[in-house]
Amino acid sequence: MYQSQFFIPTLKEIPNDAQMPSHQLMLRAGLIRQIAAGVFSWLPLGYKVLKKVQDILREEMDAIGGQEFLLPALNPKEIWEQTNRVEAMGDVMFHIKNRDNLILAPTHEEIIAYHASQSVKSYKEVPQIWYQIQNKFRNEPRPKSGVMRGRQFLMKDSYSLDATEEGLDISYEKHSEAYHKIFNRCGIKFFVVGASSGAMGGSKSQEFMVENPFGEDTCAVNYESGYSSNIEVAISKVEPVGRIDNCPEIEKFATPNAKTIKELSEQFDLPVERCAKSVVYIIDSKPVLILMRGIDELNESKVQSYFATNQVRPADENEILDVFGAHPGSLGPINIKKQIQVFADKLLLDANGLISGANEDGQHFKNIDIERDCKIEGYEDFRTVLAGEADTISGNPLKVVNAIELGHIFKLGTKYSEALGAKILDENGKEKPLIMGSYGIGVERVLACVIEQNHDENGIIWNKGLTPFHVHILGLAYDKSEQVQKVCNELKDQLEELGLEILLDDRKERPGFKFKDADLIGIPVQVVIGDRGLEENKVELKFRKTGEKIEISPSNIIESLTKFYEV
RNA sequence: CGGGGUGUGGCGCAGUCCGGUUAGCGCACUUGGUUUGGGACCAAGGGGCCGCAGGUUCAAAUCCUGCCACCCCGACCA
Repeated sequence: MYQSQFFIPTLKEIPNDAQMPSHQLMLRAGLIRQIAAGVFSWLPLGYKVLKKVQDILREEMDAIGGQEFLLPALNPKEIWEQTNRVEAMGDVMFHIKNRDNLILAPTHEEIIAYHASQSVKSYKEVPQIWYQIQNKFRNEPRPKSGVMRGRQFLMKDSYSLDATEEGLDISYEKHSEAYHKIFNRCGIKFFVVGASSGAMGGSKSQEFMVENPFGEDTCAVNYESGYSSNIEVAISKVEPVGRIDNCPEIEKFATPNAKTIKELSEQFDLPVERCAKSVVYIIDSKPVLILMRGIDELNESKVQSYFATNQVRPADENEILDVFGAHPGSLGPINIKKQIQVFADKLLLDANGLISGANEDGQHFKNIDIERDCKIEGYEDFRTVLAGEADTISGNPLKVVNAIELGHIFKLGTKYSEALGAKILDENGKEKPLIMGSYGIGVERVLACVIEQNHDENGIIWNKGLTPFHVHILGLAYDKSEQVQKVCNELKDQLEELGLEILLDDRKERPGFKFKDADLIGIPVQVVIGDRGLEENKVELKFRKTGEKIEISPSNIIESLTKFYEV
């Protein structure tokens, strides 16, 4: 391919709208252009790479017996009403204004279950793994970071159909292994975390995460021990507060200018870890006090799962005053004005010598013995894990990192098959719903993550498997020198015959311009051919990743490149 | 949806507070010339209803009102 004829609109300057390196580079290297918030066009160079990601996805899905479907983006609303997801998804689902019975599909569980209900009738016909690589549509409230979170996005989704739980376990495991292979082939460093299944329903689910400062999830990880968990469910080893000897009687004392734990401990010289924090939440419309160490933060996800509800929010100041008769800063578990339930973080189990608000503005208690002085309904882990705490496997410090969710695998169970009547007969002629799994990968996210992890200040650094072209030949003064043209074209022809994809920069541009563009585009090897080198029978081979340059005679270059690409 | 910011040629920006010739700069683009191994230089050009719609005024990129779009923070996120 001659670069003079290939559309690669590179940008010298960083577009104002892009914050994330991958987003900036995708724009600058001419891979994508934005068309609206969360909507992008893929330009030829970007689309070439995107297709290579898809090739890997297809190969690995086919390898576990997957069969590819092409499913409609327009779906009958009726099918979605059967699983109640029109309502559940609410504003996230795009509706069609002038054709009210159609919606834009945000995902495809329903359609898959629909086809299964029509055509899969016997346990003998399963397992099935059905997949698709297609655009999905979600009316994201706030698209961001380029293709990381869009309103239209490409997703590889697969769905497994099984007759038994054991069958589902096998399908799930196959996907887990395939996903490891896929991300490894893409050259992405990732980790897997257990996750909550959210509104999808179902039991087990895991997320494939990539550490990244722009990630929207937070995870606690220790790469050495292999501990990794979404912060929502992360745990760590922390010494409980415990008991001190000779704890005196509980005593009220005046704390007129101490509203925060910090002020309290500093002004009265009290140990921070024994200052208990009173967090007031409204849970299922009822006020609840959760007592925690002063230095800890409440983890709302843990609260939600403990109380088995998502109706959870912090109480406002008026509600607090009404229940406690005091303002925040002086709240505590003792002498609460109204009768409410009090729970405590596990670290406070059986602790004494505690300091807490007296539910009287400007007053605190000290020497509290939680067993003696408080009525605690239950102890549970309510706190958010902090960086540096010991992981539960090795005892070594945890890192708390932002992460991007690249893939998610779910054991769905029978939610969709039951709703849509996807039933089969088992060996005994008994009718039962298919047991489903669902397994997604954000295709564009994969590409963005590859760039996030493989770039430098000059541009993208593609790996051999995803690069849009294998070799970038830079013909210096190509338009002027017949010698350069001849060597460039001979090399291009020979390499193409070996099955390699070649981009030949034949443009009438100065050398520096071509070098900068080549580094930005990021093809793994550059072959620099110019008169200066040819006079000494040399061309230059440059490896993008290391920056290593070697001078080599034109006759030896094929060998070096075939070795590099193992062709 | 709440808060903040920005809309001026393809890209990056100045000008807006304090209204007043022909709206400016860098990059990119066209033509000619000189150059040519890490985003060259000189010269001459082309390209703008200053986001949109109203209003104020002799006069609006600039002031007022409404709307729209995009970005960031938060909420939300099958």
